[in-house]
Amino acid sequence: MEENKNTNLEQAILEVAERLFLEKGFAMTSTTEIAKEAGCNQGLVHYYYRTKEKLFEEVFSKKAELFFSAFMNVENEELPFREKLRRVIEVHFDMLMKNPRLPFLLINEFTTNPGRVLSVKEKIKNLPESVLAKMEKELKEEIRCGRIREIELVDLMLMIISLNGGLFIAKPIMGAIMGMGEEEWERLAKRRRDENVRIILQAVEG
Amino acid sequence: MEENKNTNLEQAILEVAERLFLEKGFAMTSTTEIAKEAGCNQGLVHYYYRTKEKLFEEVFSKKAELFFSAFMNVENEELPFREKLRRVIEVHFDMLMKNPRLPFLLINEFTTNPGRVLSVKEKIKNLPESVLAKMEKELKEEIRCGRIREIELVDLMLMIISLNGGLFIAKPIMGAIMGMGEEEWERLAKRRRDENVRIILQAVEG
DNA sequence: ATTATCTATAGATCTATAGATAATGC
DNA sequence: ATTATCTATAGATCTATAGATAATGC
Repeated sequence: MEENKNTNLEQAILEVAERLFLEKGFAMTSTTEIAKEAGCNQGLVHYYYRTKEKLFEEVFSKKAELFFSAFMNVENEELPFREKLRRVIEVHFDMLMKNPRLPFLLINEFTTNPGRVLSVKEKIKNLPESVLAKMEKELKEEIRCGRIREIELVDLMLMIISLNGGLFIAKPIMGAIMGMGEEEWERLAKRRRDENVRIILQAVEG
Repeated sequence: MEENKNTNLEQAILEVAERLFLEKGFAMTSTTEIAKEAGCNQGLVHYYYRTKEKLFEEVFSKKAELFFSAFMNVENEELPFREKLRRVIEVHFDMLMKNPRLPFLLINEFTTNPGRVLSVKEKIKNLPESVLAKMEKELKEEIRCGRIREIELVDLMLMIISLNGGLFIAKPIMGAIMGMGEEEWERLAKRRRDENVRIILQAVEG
């Protein structure tokens, strides 16, 4: 009767796995722990997902897609370049706000085991490729018309990802080193959203 | 006779550990692997360093200090604020260039186990604290005189760390997703050093 | 009958330590 | 004598699977 009560263990396992992988990464999460938190025995995790790797990829590909589709969504809106850029940064930021552990997961897995994650690349390949191609075209056109200064697409993307992602990545460090609490971080985050837009728009100006 | 030949196993173990921890983090590095690469049996790692934790902290505190002292060194130079800021960014960037895995290590350990890393905080506490206090004073003075716009120190630091660190953090991702090779990354890095300075200086302008 | 779930276990780690042997410093 | 190094092993995991039992769909 209760809609919310998750009577489906397969789904429950996936959800717990998602949470734990985001919290601690692939290596530090065991199928034993996933089973315990999902309220079943450890064998069942393998019954549904065969191997830990496969379970991980299920989670990871979904998350990677989320990350890159943030850039995609805006591409379809009809806006002048500067406004579109603003929207890309904002949408990306808001997505991270809803998935604050996502940058950590991407960094951790791409750094420690790019091989494992390569299969995911295949799945989302066309996504970044088509989006990037379109963005590149628009960027070049703006440069050609002298409306923004000369800049490579990769530099622009890196700026966005670094500034937006940095806030979330540095959170535990700022917490430990400077003793920054949750509320203070929230205030910081609020500022950074607009600031990142401002900085990047300023940086591409002629 | 050979100066370079490392006949000292204690030291060899530490060096291997440093390399492996930087490559893969604490969790994914085993004392067995460290021993094998150092050319001794696994028991010896524990003979010298007692536990894997203690060995890790030896490596980690050194690396964390390296990261934060990059900000310190410049603080003692007598320069106008803007020039000093430029130098901080450049010194920080150059330090990362020599220790490209450092951001990954810091992120990974602070995120997955802030507790383990807290003891390190004690050791380097005064370092960031004293430096930060001095920087904050200077920053406030500049703002008071209207030479730069109002900005919090933490925002400024975050910008530096995000922009400089992002280049190194995103390297494996750009490698996997966009197929970026080493040479191309080097060219990107060369640009980013000056760009990051420019962006940040521009961002603090009134 | 088929699918979901559990129990039990094999086989591979991995960390830490005990105890034996080899090397070195007086 | 002391310190360095090795061998061997206990005790904890952890992943994956086999085989038993319970639940569900015809």
